[in-house]
Amino acid sequence: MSAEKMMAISDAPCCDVQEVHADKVQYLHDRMPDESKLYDLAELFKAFGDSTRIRILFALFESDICVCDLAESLGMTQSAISHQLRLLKQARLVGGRREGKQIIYYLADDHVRTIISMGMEHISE
Amino acid sequence: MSAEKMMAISDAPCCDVQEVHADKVQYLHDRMPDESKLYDLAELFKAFGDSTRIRILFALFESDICVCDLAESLGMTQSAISHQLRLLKQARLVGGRREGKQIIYYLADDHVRTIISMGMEHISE
DNA sequence: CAAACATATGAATAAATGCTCATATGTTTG
DNA sequence: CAAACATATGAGCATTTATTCATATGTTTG
Repeated sequence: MSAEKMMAISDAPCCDVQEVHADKVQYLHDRMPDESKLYDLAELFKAFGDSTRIRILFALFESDICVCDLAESLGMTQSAISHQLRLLKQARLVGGRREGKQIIYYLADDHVRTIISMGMEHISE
Repeated sequence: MSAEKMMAISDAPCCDVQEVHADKVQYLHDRMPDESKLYDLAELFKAFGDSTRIRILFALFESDICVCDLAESLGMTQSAISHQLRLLKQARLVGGRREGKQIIYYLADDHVRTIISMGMEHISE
């Protein structure tokens, strides 16, 4: 950010009294989590933010399942499902174990259920 | 999807025995929520899936606040914040009330805190 | 009512995302 | 070991998304 832009912002008679304003900004800044934490959090929720991945998670609520069955259940390509499973795995929402030729996917932990339940509550109001 | 592609899928000797496979697919299909519910759920989490919006929500955890203060706190344009607030409002995560010239934003309900807390727990493992 | 202020919004653009297609990797089986 | 099977992955493409810029809307104040 350029020096003149800084000036422009701090000079702006923006909202409220100047001092209270500065206090509030400082207060919020002090309480804001680390940039990396905020980023990780956004990444996590991004993993829930797609209906295909949500459907995969709902399927995994019922039972562990291989990629092929998932693909057929959801009426999608094996490749598409596999790509999405990779994202879910990166977000540590699911895990996979090999069983012979297949790889069986499962829910990583119970946060997944809790978070989705909260989401369901929210949209059902 | 073409007819031959349909054939290719159902003919594929994919995973497990054919009958068990079909049962599982049917079972999952029966328990899958409505398409619209899945979509809404994904939309909800999409609203959490951006670090700017996460930061806005963290700010609102501390206090109700006007757009201008938010913009300065986060070091972003008023326009950018305003666009994001619109998305958060659409997802019913925040609300806004007018107070004179300003519009004060606030958290819509406690689901927001709960969902973000769950997220924090998950990434802190 | 005009000017200043606070916010919202449409268009444009760059980046991210989800899917497809082709193919690679890894496992079992004859 | 070769063929079949199950999954993973890279490139390409269309769509979505986050930000910016310019401007519109709505409110207060002189």
